[in-house]
Amino acid sequence: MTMEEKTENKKIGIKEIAKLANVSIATVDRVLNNRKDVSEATRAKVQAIIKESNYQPNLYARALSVKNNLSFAVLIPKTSSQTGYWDLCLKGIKQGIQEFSTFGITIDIFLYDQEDVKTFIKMSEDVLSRNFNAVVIAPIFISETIVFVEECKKRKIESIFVNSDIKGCSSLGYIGPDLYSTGRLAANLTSYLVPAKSKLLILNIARGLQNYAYLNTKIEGYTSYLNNLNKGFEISNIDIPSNNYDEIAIDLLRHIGEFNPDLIFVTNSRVSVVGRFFNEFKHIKKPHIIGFDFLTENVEFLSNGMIDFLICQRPDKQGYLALDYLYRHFLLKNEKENFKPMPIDILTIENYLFYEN
Amino acid sequence: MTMEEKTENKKIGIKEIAKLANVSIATVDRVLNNRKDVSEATRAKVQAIIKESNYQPNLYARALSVKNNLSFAVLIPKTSSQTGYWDLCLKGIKQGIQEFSTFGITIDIFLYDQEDVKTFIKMSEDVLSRNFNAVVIAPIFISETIVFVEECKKRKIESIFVNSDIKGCSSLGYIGPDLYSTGRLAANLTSYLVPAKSKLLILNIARGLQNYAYLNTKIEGYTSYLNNLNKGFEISNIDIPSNNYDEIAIDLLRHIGEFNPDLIFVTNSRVSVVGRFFNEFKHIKKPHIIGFDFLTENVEFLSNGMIDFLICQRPDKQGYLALDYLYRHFLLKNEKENFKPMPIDILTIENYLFYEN
DNA sequence: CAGCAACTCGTTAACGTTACCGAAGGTGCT
DNA sequence: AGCACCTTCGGTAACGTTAACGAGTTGCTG
Repeated sequence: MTMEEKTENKKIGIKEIAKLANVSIATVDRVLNNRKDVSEATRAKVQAIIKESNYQPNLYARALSVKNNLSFAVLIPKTSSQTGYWDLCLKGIKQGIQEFSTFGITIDIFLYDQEDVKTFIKMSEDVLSRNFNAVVIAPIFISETIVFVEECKKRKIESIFVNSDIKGCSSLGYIGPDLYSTGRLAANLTSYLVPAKSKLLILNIARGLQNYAYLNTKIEGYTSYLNNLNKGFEISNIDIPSNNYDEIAIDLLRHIGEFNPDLIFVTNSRVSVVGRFFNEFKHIKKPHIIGFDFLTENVEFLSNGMIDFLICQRPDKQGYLALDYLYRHFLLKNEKENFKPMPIDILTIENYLFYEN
Repeated sequence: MTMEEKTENKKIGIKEIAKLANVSIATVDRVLNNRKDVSEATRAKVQAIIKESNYQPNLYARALSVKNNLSFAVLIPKTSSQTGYWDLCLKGIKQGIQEFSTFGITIDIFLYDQEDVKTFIKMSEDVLSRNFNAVVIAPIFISETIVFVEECKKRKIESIFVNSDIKGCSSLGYIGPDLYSTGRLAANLTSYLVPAKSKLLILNIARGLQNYAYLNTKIEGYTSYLNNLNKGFEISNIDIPSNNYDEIAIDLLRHIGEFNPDLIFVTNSRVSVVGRFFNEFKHIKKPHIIGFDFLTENVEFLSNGMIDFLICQRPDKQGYLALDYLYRHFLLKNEKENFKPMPIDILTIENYLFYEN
């Protein structure tokens, strides 16, 4: 049976509604925007017509008409020499700025040093010294972030987290992946890469590790999955609190020499240094490698087969979505959506080429 | 070093340009849209000012002002009882309809039966009998599609393909994944799932297989990757040209009994029937299974561990992007973009939950 | 009952762009 | 001179929505 679907598009406007309800367009506008100055009787009548006519507001007309004075702040780490991760997030933010500036929204970016809590405090004070309507935060420094958000709440500044979450802290929630699940996914892929009783090395590379609570969430997901499998894996967990390649390399040499893992799971985007390591010390048997994030330096080692899997979360989309959420919250007055965690992507040597499209 | 970035957003409009150039806004509009009725002298003057002021047109105002009369046709298979794949594509199409109807674009959907070429011919004639500006086509029936597109070209109707491509045929190109690469990716994952010298079964399940040229592209990618690996895999390729589960099951029983594969690669979205098969015949040793597409019935077998990997391509996004491309082409008068293939996603039991977000 | 607040509602000018209409000036022809 | 015609340009009404302003009504106070 063949079939043709017709799309009926008699877009109804505020004007027609007004005519149908025998009121002026201003009254319809008042009803639509839940403003006062309209009697219950007419409100009900207009609302009925709105509902049955399936009215959809013309966002373009609204964008044109409204002269907003909204301003948002973005408070995230600056890109360090060690990882380009935050550049990607910033890219999405800038796309958002481009798009939302048409609506009269101004957005200011504050970058702090994720290895220096003082810079975070300084930047957060800068944010408070101005008068923003909302702030996007990447909560690296947990306790300081909590203090900051509390102050925001007092001043009626909305807050939203990206990249990682502090449960119940921000006023508008969290946009990012479910970190526990990323750990489980890494474990799932691990189970495909190595046979039972293999030796697995969990590797945390970052200075100031005490701040990176979200790494532990990933590790919990990873180990819980593997323990359930009951395949007799031998798991070792190592911290290398450094950003210096030589320091990391020598530490790796020590641990790998004595443990000799079949697979290394790098818990953040620093996986490329492990790739570099095995590129340099070719006499050491290369284990399987799993890591995070679509960074140029990581992709290099994915493309030459050094890294097996990269687990990714589209940080640019994350940054964009944060602004988009604020836009919807303030401009479209959307009821608070309960956003779901972002997709978790798997990249291999065979599909990374198409990822950024 | 801490740092704050400022975004300067002095959006300049057509009115200011007119003032700067000492002309009316009508003239500026004429210059902007390359219309005639403006002298070379003033055109140059206005163009200079436009360039140096970095003018960006306000798309919302344009959308509001322009009363378009564009109409697009969408010509894709209807969802069969066998697979919900095309429903997803349709979902994206409908989202596009929703969004672009604001611009005065009307979109009509023509669904044909992918098992009956006559319905395709009938629908394509229906399309031609009306006067569309462009048509989105899923080219299942290769030769008939070529005939149809040629006729479209004669009538100045633009065409764009989704899901699979006929190289150089459509006037506006192709939106979808690189099919050869999806085959290679399946092979890549295969190499992780099974050891050397394993027995691999490539399974094509579809009626009228001669029409599904794109399945062969996937198979070429798959086998070429595996041959390069040189791991002594034993590969068998089987067609089951049926839509009836019992027929498929009995055929599977025959082949699996004699071949006893370690892994089955189902080349399209029909992978769930294989899951159902091994669910029913529990005495047969279940091989690893790789298949395509995020369909409810497939996800069911992904979630219970029957299927190891699903390779996906967001068909809804595909449908949406096709309409979005037409919108840009006609409305924004974008120069012809050379679009890149869509991302290829990998779904496992651990990340499928977040995919639709 | 004057006065004034509170409530309800309509009129209208914007927002930036497009497109129609016609004015002004020039050229060529009778 | 008169007329037709063309080129070049400006004026302006839309598009759908918002918000400032003010007009009309009611109810209450002193």
